[in-house]
Amino acid sequence: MTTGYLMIDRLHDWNVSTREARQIQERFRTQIVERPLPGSVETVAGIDISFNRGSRDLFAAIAVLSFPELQILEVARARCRVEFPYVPGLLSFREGPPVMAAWERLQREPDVLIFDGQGKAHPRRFGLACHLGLLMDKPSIGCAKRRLVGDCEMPGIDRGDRTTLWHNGEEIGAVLRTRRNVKPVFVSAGHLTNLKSACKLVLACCRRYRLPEPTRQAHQLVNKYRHDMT
DNA sequence: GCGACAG
DNA sequence: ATCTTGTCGC
Repeated sequence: MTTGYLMIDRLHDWNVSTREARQIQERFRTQIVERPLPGSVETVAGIDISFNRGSRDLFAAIAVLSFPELQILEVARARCRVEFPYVPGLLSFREGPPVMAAWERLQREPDVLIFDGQGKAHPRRFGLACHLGLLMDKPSIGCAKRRLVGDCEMPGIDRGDRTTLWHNGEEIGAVLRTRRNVKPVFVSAGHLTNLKSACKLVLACCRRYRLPEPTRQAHQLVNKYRHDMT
């Protein structure tokens, strides 16, 4: 499962300046493929990061769930020292190292990946989900709790209601209501998918909570992991 | 210069 | 993101 990663790995380093990071994004954005998700999705992975305030140690967890049952099939974790700071628009350069470390420990290859952050809804159209989805060479979706860029109107209050997230005249994502009367999430395409497929899968992954089950599980698991290690 | 700003 | 308990509302 490291094919895509090994292929791109030699193309750019993680230890770069913020200026180099932006150049890398401009260069790799052209590699993103937009198309519908595969017809048969049997597993969906949720990915999340956690860290202690003031510490440079990042913890990552990837939870692979069956679909549409949404039962946990496998979990992979990793701890990684990261120097890159949090800079809006460059999140993947901070979360990339720990996530890829966990990815290499995963035995089962998931059909789709859901990230806790933006995909195409990014100033250079290359958010976390696009970058890491490309490295993993897997269909990926960005499902963020908040907006990075773009303008939108609030969707209706029912589950499934959605509006478009616009930026410079482009449709970059969707504001999707995953539960009635609950704050919506920001969905955008990562690699090997499109907005319509992304929204459909995210909605199918949301049961009793606002966030999709894969990401929600990864979040709980990575926090437990951090507490046990700290 | 001012406000915005994924996790 | 992280530090944290209870509490209001569907």
